[in-house]
Amino acid sequence: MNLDSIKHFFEANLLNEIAKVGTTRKVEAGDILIDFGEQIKFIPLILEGAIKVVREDDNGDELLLYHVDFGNTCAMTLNCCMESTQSEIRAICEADTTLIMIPAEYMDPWLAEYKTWRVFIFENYHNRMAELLKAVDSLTFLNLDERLERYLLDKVNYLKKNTLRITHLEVATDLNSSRVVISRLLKKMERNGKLTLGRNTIQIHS
Amino acid sequence: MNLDSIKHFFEANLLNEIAKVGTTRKVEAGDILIDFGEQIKFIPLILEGAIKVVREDDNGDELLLYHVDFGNTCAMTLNCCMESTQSEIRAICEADTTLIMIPAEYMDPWLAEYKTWRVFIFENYHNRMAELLKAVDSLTFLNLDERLERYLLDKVNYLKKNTLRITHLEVATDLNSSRVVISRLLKKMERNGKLTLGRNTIQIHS
DNA sequence: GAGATGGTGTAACTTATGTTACAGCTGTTG
DNA sequence: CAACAGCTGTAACATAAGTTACACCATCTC
Repeated sequence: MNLDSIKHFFEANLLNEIAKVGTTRKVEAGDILIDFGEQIKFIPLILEGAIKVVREDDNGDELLLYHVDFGNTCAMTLNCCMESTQSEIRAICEADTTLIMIPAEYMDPWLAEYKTWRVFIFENYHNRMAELLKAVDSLTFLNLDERLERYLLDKVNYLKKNTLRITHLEVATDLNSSRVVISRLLKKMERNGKLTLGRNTIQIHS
Repeated sequence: MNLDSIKHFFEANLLNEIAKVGTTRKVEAGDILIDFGEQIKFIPLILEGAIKVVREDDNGDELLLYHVDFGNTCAMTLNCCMESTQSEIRAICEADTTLIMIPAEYMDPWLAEYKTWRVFIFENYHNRMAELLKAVDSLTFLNLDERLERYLLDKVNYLKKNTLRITHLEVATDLNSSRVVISRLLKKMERNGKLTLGRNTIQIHS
């Protein structure tokens, strides 16, 4: 297991423990890492790649909540680890991803023992909370065209590509809207010179 | 300081510490406990009363996020304590409220030392996260009439009164809507026998 | 009791978003 | 190559929610 990329996050003793009890796991783009109602037995620590976290209602309507990437974990999951409750979210890989899986039972003792673990866990909670707050803000204060624009810029940012391979339907699903509406708005943005549309691709001008 | 009401939450040693370093504070209904951008130096632990947590955008538009009541603290605030960042929310008392204020510097050492403190902190994070998720769900998947209904039932629940002293404008503000729209929907609910409207009051039938 | 202030009811209109329907295009599969 | 499935564009219409405007009360103040 190669922990070089995260070695500045944790104190040496803790890194040793992680190496000892953690297992590496590789997941492909599109795979579902965690699904609704699942019992979570491992803390997933992302070494490489990106994961999107979505919420679903009873009708199967979806909404993208936020993304998790390098050096982070999913705080939603942490709750489950501490309290053995079930997952409220679905986590889907957006790119090929490498994770370290740490058995949930280490969560609590490490909190007592390692300051860097406490900092790590709380920073993650903070980040996830901030993302959720951002989601609430968008839903409350922005119109769909603004949400769409942010969504695209976000995606460019964490995938580090200007040209996104994505269909209008996928965008609509992430924003809990409908394909026709998204096509309409995208077309308007294209006319305004913000992007170029192609089949299965959206190229953002920045 | 009377800690009887929370004595089953924490181990004896921790209760002693809380009694030693905490201070009691009473706040009246309507007072602002924490405001945007404030630096937070105390962990507020609610003994009695209820607090509502709201979010605001640049235009001054508001949205109610959730309520915090007995035995809980505001996890948003906890982040600030650990990382000395600024408050992203405003906390307003909804009823006369009694709090214990614990200086922020105890946050981390107590995590290392007291299992019950860890459980308390994580349970609070979990609850706040769940509330935020509920807020996202409402905003995404519900129409305004459904959100309004939930809002009223919620209020009945934690104020423990069927007759709410509140104006349509206040409701509209909490839901980030407009007075006219709320009046319209309330009237419809009255016609459907769900509630009775009066000047400054809404009586929910349950 | 005359004004002023704030709360409520309602009508008429606007706008953002969702829905339905359909046409044309691209790439795949038999 | 014919048939098909999936993606995109567009028009026409439906609906939820926001906006403006105004009337009518109740309460408070001078």
